[in-house]
Amino acid sequence: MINFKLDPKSGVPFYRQIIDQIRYGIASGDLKLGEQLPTVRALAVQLKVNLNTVTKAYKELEIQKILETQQGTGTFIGSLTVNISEKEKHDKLKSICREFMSIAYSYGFDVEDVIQELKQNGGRS
Amino acid sequence: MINFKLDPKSGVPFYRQIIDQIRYGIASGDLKLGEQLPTVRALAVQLKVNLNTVTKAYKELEIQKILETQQGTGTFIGSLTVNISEKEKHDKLKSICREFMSIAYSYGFDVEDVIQELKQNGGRS
Amino acid sequence: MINFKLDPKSGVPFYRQIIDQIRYGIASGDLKLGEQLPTVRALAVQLKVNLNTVTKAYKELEIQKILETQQGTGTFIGSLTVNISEKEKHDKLKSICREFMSIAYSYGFDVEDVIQELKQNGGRS
Amino acid sequence: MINFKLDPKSGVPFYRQIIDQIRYGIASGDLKLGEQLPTVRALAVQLKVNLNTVTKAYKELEIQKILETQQGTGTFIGSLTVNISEKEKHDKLKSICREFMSIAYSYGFDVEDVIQELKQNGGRS
DNA sequence: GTGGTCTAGACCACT
DNA sequence: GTGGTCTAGACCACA
Repeated sequence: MINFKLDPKSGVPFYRQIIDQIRYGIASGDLKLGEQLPTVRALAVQLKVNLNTVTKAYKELEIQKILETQQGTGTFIGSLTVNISEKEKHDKLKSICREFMSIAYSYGFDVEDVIQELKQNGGRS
Repeated sequence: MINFKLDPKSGVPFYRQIIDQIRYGIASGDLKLGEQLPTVRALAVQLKVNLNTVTKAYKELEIQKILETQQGTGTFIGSLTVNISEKEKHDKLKSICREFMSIAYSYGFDVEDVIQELKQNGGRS
Repeated sequence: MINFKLDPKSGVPFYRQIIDQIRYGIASGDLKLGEQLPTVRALAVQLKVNLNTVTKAYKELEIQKILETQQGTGTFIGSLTVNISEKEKHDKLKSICREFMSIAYSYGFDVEDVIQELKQNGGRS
Repeated sequence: MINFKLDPKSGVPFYRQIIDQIRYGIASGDLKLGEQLPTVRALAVQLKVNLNTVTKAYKELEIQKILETQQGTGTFIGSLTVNISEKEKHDKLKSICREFMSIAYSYGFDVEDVIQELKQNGGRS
């Protein structure tokens, strides 16, 4: 179970924030394999966003095979099959980090600042 | 002087890439106070984008008082008196981290993955 | 809600006239915190200007943190925490006065003329 | 004789600043009828601006019959003939002041702030 | 030559 | 439906 939270000022679109929080929930163990997620309707009401926004998030996670939807029953955490080589993953990570630090640096932050912030908030809320 | 480069695949808008590279140039010392930037036309041709795209980037930096323009003369690195409060700085850091992790998640990485990578390479190499 | 009006003869760019009217609306209390502004399209049609012109005005106010926009939802009056330093305020006042007197001079008026008029009517009626 | 000064940051174009200072000089009595002005060349060097910029200023004042140029001799303060009715002048002044205060107000200034600034600097320097 | 503004129209992303 | 970005091309103001 997740305590979803949306930040309209973050610049990150709502649907993406929902996706991130589900992914994070899985990564952190808050969400377990097979666990049922809130219905789109319930989550939309809870977060005070449009139904389509939640639907979009669930759909994208479905495409990534992270969620599985059973018509009329609900949406569940699925089995994520990682089929990228470790080297490819690591290269990608490096390239992302490089680009990111270049932006952070231009705003006057260094690696330590960033690591500390990530440790504290995990880039959330 | 900067060697500007645009990546159309990054998803980051052109004008924002230009902004980031100028900020980075200043932070890294490549661009010095009072130095003249390429003319909007020259940069537009070089990057093969429209004039307005470059103008938009310069304009935003001018509003932020990072650049100064003198009509008929050119655009210059301005007096960045770094008059940003600690709170604003921290907000900026948070927003950068959030956006970054949002991208990292979408590639299947976790806060831990990122922190480890940053510790190892500092976002370099 | 504002009754926007543009004067093509004033020499002041359209997008700046829009900015000034929004700022004035906020200062005068016509626009309240959190209130939604007209959509860019609606305002563009109403003022008979191009979409981009309105967008430009909204964007500048957003950079200045006077407006907040949420893609897909709309543009709103933001939290103007008036975080301007006294020096910046004074600089702004000076720059406004300079620009103003420049216009007044061009019509043949003198600082004394202007001060007297302001004392009499306070720029009203 | 005037001690000309240009402020690149004011936003007021150079040629207009020159015009203003000459008009102000006349209004304040620093420049007397028939007095000779610096040559365009001399003033351009002194102010470190392009020759065309000074020429443009002198030419506009000539058109307004405030200056008179004698080929090969120099430029002189001419006789300003005011041929606008007092009422028209006053109406114009009022309309300028109204528009101006509306802008000043939107930036958080009131009539007193403006009057004080004008008294101190006369909208200059 | 410089930058500033504006239009018309397109396509995309988000709610 | 909302705003965001970009292009192509025009005309103006300033140095």
